[in-house]
Amino acid sequence: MTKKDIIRLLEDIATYLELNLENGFRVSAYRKAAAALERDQRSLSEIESFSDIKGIGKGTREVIEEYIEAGESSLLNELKEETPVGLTYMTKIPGLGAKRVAKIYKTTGISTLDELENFLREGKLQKLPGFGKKTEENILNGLLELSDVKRYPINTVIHISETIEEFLNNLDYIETFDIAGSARRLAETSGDIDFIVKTNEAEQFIKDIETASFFKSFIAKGEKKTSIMYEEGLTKIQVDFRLVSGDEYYSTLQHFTGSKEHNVRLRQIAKERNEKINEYGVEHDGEVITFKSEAEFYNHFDLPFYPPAMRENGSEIDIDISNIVTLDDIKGDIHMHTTYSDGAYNIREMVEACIERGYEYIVITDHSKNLSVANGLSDERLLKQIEEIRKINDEYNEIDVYAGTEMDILADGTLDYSDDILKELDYVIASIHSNFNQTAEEIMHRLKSAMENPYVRHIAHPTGRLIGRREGYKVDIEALLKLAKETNTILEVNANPQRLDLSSDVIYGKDVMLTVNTDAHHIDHLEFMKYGIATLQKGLINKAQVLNTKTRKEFKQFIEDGK
DNA sequence: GCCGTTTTCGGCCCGACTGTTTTCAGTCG
Repeated sequence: MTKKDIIRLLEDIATYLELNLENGFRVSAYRKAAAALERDQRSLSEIESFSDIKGIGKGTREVIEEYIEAGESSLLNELKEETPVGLTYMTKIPGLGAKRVAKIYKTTGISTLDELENFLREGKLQKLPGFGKKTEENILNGLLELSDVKRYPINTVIHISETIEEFLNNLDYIETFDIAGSARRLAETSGDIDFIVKTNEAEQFIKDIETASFFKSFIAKGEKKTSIMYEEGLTKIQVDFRLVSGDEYYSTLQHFTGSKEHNVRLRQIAKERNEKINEYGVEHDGEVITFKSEAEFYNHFDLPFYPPAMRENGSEIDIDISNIVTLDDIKGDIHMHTTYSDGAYNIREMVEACIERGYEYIVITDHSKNLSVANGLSDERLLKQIEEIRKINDEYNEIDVYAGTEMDILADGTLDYSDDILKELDYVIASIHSNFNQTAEEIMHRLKSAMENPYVRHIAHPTGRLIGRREGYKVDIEALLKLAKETNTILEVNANPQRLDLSSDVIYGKDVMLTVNTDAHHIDHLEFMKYGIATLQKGLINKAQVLNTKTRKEFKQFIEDGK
């Protein structure tokens, strides 16, 4: 039994209650309770009384306690008896919510997606009161597209938004625009993309967007909101454009950047002050206040500016964020590759690119000999590289260049270099690049033996996942975090947008030492640092927990002190 | 179902778009 199981239980109860047309506030009470549990940073065993959590009262506490003790919930069981499970799938269809599903079920008895599809194809839905031809058509289309609906990983979303930005830049009647929504918050995946567009020419914009190469179809065509389907190759995603013309711009941007939970929390705060927040501004005594920046908006409520990545479940508003790490705090990148292994630039080129970024130190960490596909370094080549790094380091006053490695942890847990070689290095990273299919025990054995090595300072991309493409190997996260503390080994948040590993979910609120690195194989990849920072910010990680916020002097000391 | 101290009852975040209505319900974000 985990916290996730309880969160799922509460959400399931909410869904079934909704289908039973229960009081909407009772429904949202269960949803709020689930969200409150999610926000709480404690593990299940650390929570003494569930009703101490704001949003969980006596009723929900009893439901949770019964579930933990009995392994099942009588409330959920009763609800499931009354309501076919197929109805919960129906609510996933775009355009079909709980109320319409309940209505269809009550009047026709239809309870599966197959039955619904036949009913729609036979044109019978439009004959029910409250439904029409158009609604029937939309629901059928939604049903057929249900399997198509997917979320795209952040690196795909970045590409799509750049394509759209290029198009918008060419429309001279657009005063300014910004990306909003989950893409602006640098979420791991996005289901749609939002833009805020400032212009007086909404009509013209609707005409022009239809001519874009990526335009597939209109989903909505309003003067304030126009939604289209974007299509390029196999990529198909909804893009919403919010059109504004006046001073409401930053309120609209803030509003549609979300997250929903972040905004709900803000509106609660506003309400306490007898104010009302909407996408046009803040209403105070019937007067609408607008802002010249998002910072000014937050300032109005005596709140700090929240970087978009941090605007998540709302708990960020109730904590002091002044110590949360930001991009400016990062003083160096300590995981990057050169032409010695599979990088595209040589040591000197990487050094100069990092100087340009204002870094005070870097570590060169090419692959080890086992990774032959990446031209991993033999003992001799590694020793030669160390020598070259020492020379280059002597040439540059503005930056410290350290000699490191990203060493493979082999399938049996042994390491790819002997301690005799490792002691020549300033910094050793260890990581898994092979035998991903091992059991959790085998994977943990490998990680443990690496972490216990006196030279291994950090574990790179600890789970090996690729967002939307590969699950990663079977890491016992709790055990990993515990081992990290016991062995004084640092865990990486790999900033490559295909990885983001560890993820923000894993590190959320955890008191553990981390390092954020780009794993750059190309000078352009150094730019990935912002995605890693976004991940740390979502995890509410303080700068003191992040190794590469250390100053040049502190980092030097850290190297000299050893493990 | 949860919350609170000017309230233990009466609130609970806000608005756009669509389609089916003839003033609004449902859905979505």
